[in-house]
Amino acid sequence: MATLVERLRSRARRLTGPRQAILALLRRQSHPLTVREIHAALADSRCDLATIYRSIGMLQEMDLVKRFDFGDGVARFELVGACGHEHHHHLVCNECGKIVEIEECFPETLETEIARRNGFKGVTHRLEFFGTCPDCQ
Amino acid sequence: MATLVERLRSRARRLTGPRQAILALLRRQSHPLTVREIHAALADSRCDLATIYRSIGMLQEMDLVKRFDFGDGVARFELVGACGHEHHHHLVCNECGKIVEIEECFPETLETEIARRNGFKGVTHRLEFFGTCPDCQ
DNA sequence: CTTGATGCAAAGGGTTTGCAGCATT
DNA sequence: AATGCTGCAAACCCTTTGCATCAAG
Repeated sequence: MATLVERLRSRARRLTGPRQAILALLRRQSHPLTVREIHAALADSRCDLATIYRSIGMLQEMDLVKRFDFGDGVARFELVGACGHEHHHHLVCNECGKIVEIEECFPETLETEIARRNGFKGVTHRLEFFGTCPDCQ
Repeated sequence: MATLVERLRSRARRLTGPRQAILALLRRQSHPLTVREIHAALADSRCDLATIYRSIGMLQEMDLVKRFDFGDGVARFELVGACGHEHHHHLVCNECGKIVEIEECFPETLETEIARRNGFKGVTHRLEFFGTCPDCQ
């Protein structure tokens, strides 16, 4: 949290009420949240949707928050680097939307090879799994 | 094409001008197209956007077309099973949007293990790579 | 002729932006 | 006091839907 304030200050950004609320919420969340979910969870904070979009955007630029897309047209966001939340992927239930965190990752040597063969630099990947969860089978 | 007509007929669907045009366009495309790109390419066919959305939706239900999401909020579509286009992934340039088809896939044994460990059935994955292409470096 | 498909326009849902007032620094 | 931030409302973009008309079968 201390380094966070510094990071904000170094960019001439202010640590405001809404931003603290959003960060505090994301910190205690283990799954990615949509902007609407954040808004609902912050109902008592009376925080505007636009403010959440702007804050999330700023946090993304600062690499404090990562965006995930599950193909339903709604962006989801997770805090980066909190409680062991490094690079990871998800397993999503097609029926109920349940989300499970997955540690397995695409083989690094294979990714390096793909980048090399095509002459691309700084290659990363988005990877999500979909299926039917035990409760929905 | 013959089997396609049968597939359509079996569902009491009609093979209309717009549908033929969309399929013909997708057949000669090696990269996924957005609805807007399809619309632009079919400018002379005077095909409405709504019609393209409806046709694409139907083709998806029939598993003739597959949808891809590159995280920019726009859906992209590719014909399935045409010209060797089986299950595959993409490498997308973050700068210019160039798309390269990738054959490498997530290891099946690992996916099976993920499904088993979490009790999920019918697990599939979405996987796309992002980086900077040679021209944009 | 019957029923599905199209075009047009309007509505929907997520996200972005302009602007005046407000609050952090 | 200065400037970044907020709320509100309007605008945007992609996508979906209602409805009267048209055309494939």
